[in-house]
Amino acid sequence: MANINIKDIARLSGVGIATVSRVINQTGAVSEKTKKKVMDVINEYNYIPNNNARNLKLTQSENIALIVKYMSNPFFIKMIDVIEIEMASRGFPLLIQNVDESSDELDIAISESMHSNLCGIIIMGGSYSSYTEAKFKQLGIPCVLLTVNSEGNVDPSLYSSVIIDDEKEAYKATKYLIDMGHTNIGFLYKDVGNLVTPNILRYQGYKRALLESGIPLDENLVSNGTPASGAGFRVGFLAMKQLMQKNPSMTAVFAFSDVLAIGAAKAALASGKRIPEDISIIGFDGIEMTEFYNPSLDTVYQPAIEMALSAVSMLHGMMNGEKSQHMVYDSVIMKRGSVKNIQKP
Amino acid sequence: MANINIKDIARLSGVGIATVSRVINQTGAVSEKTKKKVMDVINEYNYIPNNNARNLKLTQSENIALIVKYMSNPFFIKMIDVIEIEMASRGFPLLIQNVDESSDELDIAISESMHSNLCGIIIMGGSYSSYTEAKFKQLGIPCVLLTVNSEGNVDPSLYSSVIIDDEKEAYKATKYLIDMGHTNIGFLYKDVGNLVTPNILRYQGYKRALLESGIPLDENLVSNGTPASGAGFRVGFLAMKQLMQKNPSMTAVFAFSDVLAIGAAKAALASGKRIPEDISIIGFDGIEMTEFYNPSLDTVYQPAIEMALSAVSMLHGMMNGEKSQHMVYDSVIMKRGSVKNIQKP
DNA sequence: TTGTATGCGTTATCAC
DNA sequence: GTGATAACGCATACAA
Repeated sequence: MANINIKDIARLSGVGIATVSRVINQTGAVSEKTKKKVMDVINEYNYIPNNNARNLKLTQSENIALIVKYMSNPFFIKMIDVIEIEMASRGFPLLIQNVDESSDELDIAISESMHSNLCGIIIMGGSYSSYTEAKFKQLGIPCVLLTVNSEGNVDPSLYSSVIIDDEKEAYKATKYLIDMGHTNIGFLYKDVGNLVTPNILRYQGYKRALLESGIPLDENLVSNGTPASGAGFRVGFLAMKQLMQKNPSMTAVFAFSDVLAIGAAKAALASGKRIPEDISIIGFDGIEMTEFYNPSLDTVYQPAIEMALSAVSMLHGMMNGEKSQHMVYDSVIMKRGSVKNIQKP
Repeated sequence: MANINIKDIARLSGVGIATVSRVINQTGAVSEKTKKKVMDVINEYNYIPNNNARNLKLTQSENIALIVKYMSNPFFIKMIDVIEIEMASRGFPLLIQNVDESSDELDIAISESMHSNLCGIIIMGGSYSSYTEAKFKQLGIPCVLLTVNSEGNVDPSLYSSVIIDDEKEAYKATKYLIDMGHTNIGFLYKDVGNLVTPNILRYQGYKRALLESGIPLDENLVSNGTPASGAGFRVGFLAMKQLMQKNPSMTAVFAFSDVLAIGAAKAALASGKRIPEDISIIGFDGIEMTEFYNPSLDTVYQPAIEMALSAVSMLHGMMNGEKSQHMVYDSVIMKRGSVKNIQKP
C-alpha cells in the first residue's frame, strides 16, 4: 500500500517536517493555527507514524515483552489478560512470548530485548536457578519477575519481583490438612529437576509441615507426576490413580496446582471415591474453575489480578527511573468443602 | 547498554559492512574464510541485529499480530498456544493483542499494521459484521480469520479463513438431543446484539433443528445470558438458574460454549439435579476441561489445534504470494454420558 | 568476492 | 514558532 509518511504530511500541510513531528509528539511549541492545519491533514490522510523508524531513532521502542513459561496454564491466563489490558491502556503493545521447559527465559529475554529494542520485560512462570547477575546486567532494561521466586545471589536491585511465598503457603495448606486430622497426606507435583520452582518450594512447605507435626515423610505419598500431554488435567489424573493404588489408606491430597487437583479429583471420583467423604483434596492457585467444579474444591488462592497489576505498575515505575521493588503477596485458603474434618472428637 | 552494531562487527572483523550483512542474512556470496571470521566476531560480541532498523529498511517487519477477542476464553488459549509456538519456530515473533467487545478488531488490525509494519495478521474470535471490503484493502497485508464466520459481501480473495459451520454444528447438537427424546430443550448463549457471531449462528442452528422436528420455539427456554464478570462460568451458572426456574420441565440444555455448559452444570448440580438423570447437558467447543468435569460433559468438539495450524500455514502461504483459502472444519459430538436417552421405547 | 554510498521514516539539534 | 539537516542501524545497488 502507498504508505504516507511524515514528509508527505509536511508537504501537504505546507509546513516543515519538524513541525509535524512536534505536533504528533506534543513536544516543543507550535501555534494553534499550524497545529490544527497539520492535524487536519493527518486525519484526512489517516497518517500513522511508523514505529520502526521511531524506535530506531529513539534507540528504544515502546514494546514491552511478556515472557511466559507454559502460557496455557489457566492460572497464568488471568494474569496475562490483566497485563495485556493494562499495558494496552497505557499505550504499550505487548509482545507475548511463550517459552518451553527446556529454554532459559532470561536468555530469551536478552535476545528479544536486543532484537526488538524493548523498553521493559515481564517474566512469568520461570525458574530462577539459572539467573545470573551477568545476565540481568546484559539485559539492561527494566525487568520484573512475576511468580518466580528469586532466592538467589543476584543483586536484587537489578530486577523487581512479585510473588507469593510458595514454601510458606504450601506449609499452611498442609498444616490445614493436618489440623483437620489427616496424617496420610499425598502430595502431587511435577518434578522438573534441580531448578528452584514453585513446585519444589511447595514440596518443601509440605515436608516442613509434616516434619513439624511429627509425621514421617512417606515417599510413596509423593507423586512427581508422570509427564502427559494436555493442559495438565491428565497429569493430575494419572498421578492420582497411581497414588491411590499405592496408598489405599490415604485420606487427603495436596496438589501443587488447581489443574492437578482437578485431574486428581476426577481420578478419585472415577474410582468411586467421594469428595470429601472418602478423600479430601486441596489445590493451589485459586483458578475460577475450582469454584465451579463438582464439588467445589478447596484451594490456596493467589491474588492473581493484584499481582499482575503490581507487576505492571512496578515495570512502569522502573521505566520511569524508580527503584526496583520486591513484593510478596499473601495467599488465602479458600475453604469450599472438599476437605473433611476427620479429627477424633 | 553499549549496543554493538553492524558497523562495529565490520570493523572488528576487518571487513566491510555489506559483507557482515551478507553473512547474517545469508544473501549473496561470501567466502568461507571471511564468513567464519565474521561469525566468530558476531558470536564473541553476542551481536544481535536491530530489528527496527532492519524493518525500517525493508519497509516491512517480520512481526505477525494475533488479534483476539476475549483472550481468556479457554477455547482460544489452546489455539493461541499453538499459533505462538508455530510462529516462533518459523522465526516470527507474535504480537498478541486482546480487544474488548466494543472495539472493531479490523480497525485495530489496520492501525496495528501501519504502526508496526506487520507482515501478517490473524484475527480470532471477532464478529464479521463490521468488516468491509475497503477495510481489508486498507489493511493491505495477508490476513486470516480464525473462528470468525465470514458471511458477508466482501470479496473472499481479500482474506483467508478457517472456521467451522456454527449453524450446522449447532443444528447437529440440537438434533442429537431431539433424537434422544428431548423436546423441552433450553439454549444458553450470550446476546451481543446484531452482530454475526458464532453465538447467533449457533442459536439459528438450534432453532432450525427445533423447527424441523416440529417443536415450537419457546422464548422462555432461551437465555441470552446476563453479563457477569469472570471467565464466563458464572454467566452460565446464573443463566441456568434462571432457566430452571422458568422451566421446571426442561430436560436438556444446549450451551453455546463449554464454559457456559460448565457453569450451567454447576447450577443444576447445586440445585440438587443430577446429570444426566434429571437434566441433560451438552456444550460446545471441546475444551479439555469438559472431559475432567464431574460428570464429564458432552460437547461439540472443534479441532482447535488443526484449525490453528491451518491458520498459520495459510498465513504463511499468503505471505509467500499464494492465494487466499477458506477452510471449513467439521466438528464432532463427543458423547460422554451427560445426555440421557429419554426416548419412549 | 568485497566495500562504499544511499535511503528507509523518524526525532532532535541547530539555526533562523 | 518554524524549517533544514544529521543521525539511528541496517540492506542493497553499484562500483571495484
